Amino acid sequence: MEFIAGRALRPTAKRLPEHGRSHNLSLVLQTLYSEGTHSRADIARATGLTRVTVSDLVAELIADFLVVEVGMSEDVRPGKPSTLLDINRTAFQIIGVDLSAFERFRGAVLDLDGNILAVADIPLDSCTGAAAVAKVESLISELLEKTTAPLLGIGIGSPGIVDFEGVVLSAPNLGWERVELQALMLERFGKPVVVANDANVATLAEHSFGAADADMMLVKIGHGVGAGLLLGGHLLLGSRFASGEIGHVVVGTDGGELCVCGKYGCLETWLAAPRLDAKLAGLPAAEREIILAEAGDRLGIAMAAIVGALNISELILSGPPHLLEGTLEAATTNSIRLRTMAEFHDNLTVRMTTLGEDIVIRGAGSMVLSRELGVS
Amino acid sequence: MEFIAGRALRPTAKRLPEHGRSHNLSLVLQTLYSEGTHSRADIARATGLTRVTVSDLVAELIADFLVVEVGMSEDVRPGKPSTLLDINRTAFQIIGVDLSAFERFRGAVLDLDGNILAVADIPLDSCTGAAAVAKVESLISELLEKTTAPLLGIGIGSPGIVDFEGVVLSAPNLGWERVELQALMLERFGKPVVVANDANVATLAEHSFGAADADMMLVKIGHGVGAGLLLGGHLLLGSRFASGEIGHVVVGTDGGELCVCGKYGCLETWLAAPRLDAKLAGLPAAEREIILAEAGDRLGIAMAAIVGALNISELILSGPPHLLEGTLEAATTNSIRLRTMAEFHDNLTVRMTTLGEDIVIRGAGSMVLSRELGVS
DNA sequence: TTTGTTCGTATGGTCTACTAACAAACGTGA
DNA sequence: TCACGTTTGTTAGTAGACCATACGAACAAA
Repeated sequence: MEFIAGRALRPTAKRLPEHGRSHNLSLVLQTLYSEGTHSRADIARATGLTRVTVSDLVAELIADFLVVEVGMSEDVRPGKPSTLLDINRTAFQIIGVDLSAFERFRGAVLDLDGNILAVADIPLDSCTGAAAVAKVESLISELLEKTTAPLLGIGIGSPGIVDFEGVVLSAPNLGWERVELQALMLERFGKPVVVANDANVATLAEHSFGAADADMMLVKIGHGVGAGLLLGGHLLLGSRFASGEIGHVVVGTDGGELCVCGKYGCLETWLAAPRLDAKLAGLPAAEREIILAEAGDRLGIAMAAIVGALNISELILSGPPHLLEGTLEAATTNSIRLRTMAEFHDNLTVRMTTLGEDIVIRGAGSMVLSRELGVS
Repeated sequence: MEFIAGRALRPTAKRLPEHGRSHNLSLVLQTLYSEGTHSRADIARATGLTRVTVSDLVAELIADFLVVEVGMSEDVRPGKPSTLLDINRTAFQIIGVDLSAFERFRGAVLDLDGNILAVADIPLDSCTGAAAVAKVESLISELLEKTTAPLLGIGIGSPGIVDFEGVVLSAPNLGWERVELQALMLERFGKPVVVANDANVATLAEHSFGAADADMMLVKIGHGVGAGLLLGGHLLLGSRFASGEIGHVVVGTDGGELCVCGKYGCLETWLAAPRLDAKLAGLPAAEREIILAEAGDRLGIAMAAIVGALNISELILSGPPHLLEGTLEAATTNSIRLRTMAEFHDNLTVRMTTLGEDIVIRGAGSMVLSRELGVS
């Protein structure tokens, strides 16, 4: 996974042959990861490298226990039967952690395909600051005991603003400010750790496991409203790592409710799950529909400008299905259609995530795969 | 210049040592281009490559006439005096062409620093289709005769949707549909040609010559309203190469004028130069201010969502100064501030371009520099 | 003159991926 | 059955890219 952040514009780092080598190693892994078992000759054809080079690369990956020979091809055809290879899918496991819920931190042990092998969670008990960091540590320790293979790394999706080095610059709900979560966990557990914003992590999950487009936006609705942007297959971080912070953008030109931030008509006042649930409580179905349609319309208003500017082709919603599915989703689609140029965006699809509640956990695992093996 | 487009997500191309080499050659050129004369030892320190390697790279660049020795350092210090190098700034010239104006195509011969050495233009005479392509050819031929050094390449900024290979997918004003402008001009002139959307080209110009940020949006206001986006130093093209097409996004929730596209309240109805000029004609100064402030406010409404989602740090306006400078610009700034979260965007600056009318021509030149030499 | 510094280059070595050639293992058809 | 072509994976040798080391040249300062 490559990120787009506000870093140096111009090429600044030298590039050595060994960098090319590690790129090509990832290329071999990616071929096996996404397309299943292949022979060395297959990989050579798929990547454009020669069979000799592929043999050499594969030998290195086998020595690192990342690839295994799984038998001979049984195709009936002339020529020597090929030796089939695959990623050593049981050799390593990954820990994925989701810190985005208010009440409890959740985590899981994942295999290399992103399947959940074991879960754990820990109540937050309103902890903040260092106490909350300790909760993360406990959760990871607990998960570590549930692993049944060497650990490839630990991925963490955190709320708030997270920089490129995994420092949580600001997460008000957890009372975190410049918490070097990635470095702290690396020191504590001695394994690769990668920390990123929860909405960005969810976006990555949808891309890796949900067959999302290369130009996609994911809106995550919970206590707040956040978004992640995948542009040309790259995750956008923003000039201050605050991309996707759309919760406090004012939508429309006709007022709205007062927000905790002091403004009127922020996106969160229309869409945050607790607010929507409160509004809907006790209402008859018909009136509920009206409120949900209005919320979807507002989301569409905010998205229209973004969809137009970025020419994204897919908008994915993540959050409570009882709020988002159906009316709200349809109203959003309609609102965007009415407000943008059809010829550019007729291919725009709006849909719910297919990954449900585990989206952040699985995305966190995907981050580790990307960072450590270069596959997605 | 790297682009972000809706292409393959996963690494798909092998990387050979020679790719690293060409990267490092660009690195050496970039060091000289942006920081002026350096010795080989200076370049080695700046790039992290060894003096031996830099000597080798420089020898290749000198053989290609891209770099020259310009004398000895006269620093008073111990040690052998260094041999100063510079990009051979007079050895090549570039042709930049701007097709975005309605009445005439404009172009210029540029040196490697982007300075305009000679200009030419040709009236469009309402030509469309192949006749308009012929006008482009005439203009380039005329400019070619004005060059006084070998041509590095030809850059063209075209209105409409332009894909990664320089095919103008759609430019209604010129009656172009799937016009392979880049391939046609390459065949005609036998020199490297690069074609891109005018707003994107202007964005590149501002980045190269105007000291713009790595996360920046440029809004180009003329007969229509278009935008270019620079994210993490990369130009965004969009899933269908239609990024920045914000002219027909509806802003606000309170109606607006009827647009040619059939919708009400599109950004163009508020901001397109001809419409604004028409509204302002004959009005006293005070009323003009109100209309310009309203236009700026509307631009701010559309930008707020984008600024929030992308966390961009700079918004640059390009277009008629008598409309944009002052009131409109200030109203835009204010509108965005009122509609976004200050803590994420307090570093947002809104300003006019410093490049004036020649922004597309110079950006087109910058594209050629990026594509051919890897410098910006 | 001596000493230490800095520059640019020559030399040899390592790493990467390539081409060419080959043995092994398999169908096919005479 | 056996020669033949095909495909796989390996070995051997080559070209390119960069590095570490070492060296002469050219200078300032003592």
